Amino acid sequence: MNFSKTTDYAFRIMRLMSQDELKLFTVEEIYQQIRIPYRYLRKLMTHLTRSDFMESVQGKKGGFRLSRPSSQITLLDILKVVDPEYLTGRCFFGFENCALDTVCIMHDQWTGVRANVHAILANTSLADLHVSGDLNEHFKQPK
Amino acid sequence: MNFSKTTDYAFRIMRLMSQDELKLFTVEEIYQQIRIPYRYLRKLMTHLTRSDFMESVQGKKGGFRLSRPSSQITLLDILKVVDPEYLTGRCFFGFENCALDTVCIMHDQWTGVRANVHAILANTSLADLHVSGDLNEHFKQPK
DNA sequence: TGTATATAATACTTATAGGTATCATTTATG
DNA sequence: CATAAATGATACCTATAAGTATTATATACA
Ligand code: SF4
Ligand code: SF4
Repeated sequence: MNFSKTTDYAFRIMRLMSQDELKLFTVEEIYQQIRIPYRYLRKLMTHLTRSDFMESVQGKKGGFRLSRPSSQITLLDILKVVDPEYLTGRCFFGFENCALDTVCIMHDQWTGVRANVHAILANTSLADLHVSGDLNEHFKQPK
Repeated sequence: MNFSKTTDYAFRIMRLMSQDELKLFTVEEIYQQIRIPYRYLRKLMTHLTRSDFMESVQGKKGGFRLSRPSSQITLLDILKVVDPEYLTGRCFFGFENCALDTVCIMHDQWTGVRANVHAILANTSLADLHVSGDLNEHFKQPK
C-alpha cells in the first residue's frame, strides 16, 4: 500500500528539482531543502541517474538536472527506477503462478486496485505536483 | 501495494481453515496443505491466536480452530493482526505530518485508493473466498 | 502417574532495505 | 599542472522481517 522509504525520498527529490527544470542541483543544495540522510541521498542521486529523466555533470561546477521537461516525467517513471517490483502483478495471496483456470474472487478485485494505482501514477507528472501553490516549506520539514 | 510474506501466509492459512469451520487443525495438518516453512508456520499460528477469530487448544489432541463462522471473519480482521500498519493513512510522500492547510494534488487521490482497498478487505469474508469452486489443489502448490 | 503429543515462549540466525565511510574519478580554474 | 569541488564506485554497518532451534507447558490416555 505505502511506498518504501527510498521511493518516498525519490518523489520528494524529483518534485523539488521540477521546480527549476533547467537548474543544475548539487547534492548539497538538495540536502538543504530535503533532510534525507546526506550520504544516502548521494547514493540515491547517482542511482536516479541510471534513468532517462535524470542526468549528472561530473567535476567542479557539476551536479544533477532533469533531462526533459517535468511535464513529461511521471511518478510511474520514477517508481520504475527505485522500486520496479512495486506494481508487478502478483497474486493476492502471494503465489508465484496461478495453476487454475477459474480465478478466485480476489483476483479481479486486486487487479482492479493495481490498475487504479497504475493509472494515477502514470497520469501524474511532476508538473502536476506544483500547480496548487508552493509546498516548499512543507517539504523542507519532513520531521 | 502487495502484502508482506507473512500477510500472504495468514490469508492462505485462514482460507484453508475456513473450509472446515469447526475442525481443530494441528500445525502438522496445515503444513501438509500449505507449504509454509514449518517452524515459522507454528510461530505464526500462535500469533494468530492473539486475535478474536482464532483459538487454540493445548495438549494432546490439541490444535487450532476458528472462534466464529468464516462469514464473520474478514480479510481486514486478519490484516489487522499480522500487519496493523498496512492501512495507516500515511502521506503519499511519506511525511509524518502535513504542515499545510492546502493539500497537494496526491492527497485526495491516495486517500481514495486507500479507502478502496479498505472497503475490499472489509467486505470480503473468508466465506466469500470459497464460493467459486475448490481451489485446494492450487493452494497446495505455492511453488 | 508417566509418557506421548500437542501448543507457548524465547532466543538465535539469515536475508534485505536502509544508512555510513572511504577512496576513485572527473573537471573548472588559478 | 596542481588543487578544489563536484559525482562515481565500493565496501561496510545497522535495523527489521523472515526463518530456525531449543526448552517449557498443557493435556489425553494407557
Ligand atoms: S486466482 Fe486468486 S489465488 Fe489464483 S493467482 Fe489469482 S488471486 Fe491468486
Ligand atoms: S498534502 Fe500531500 S504532502 Fe501533505 S500530507 Fe497530504 S499527501 Fe502528503
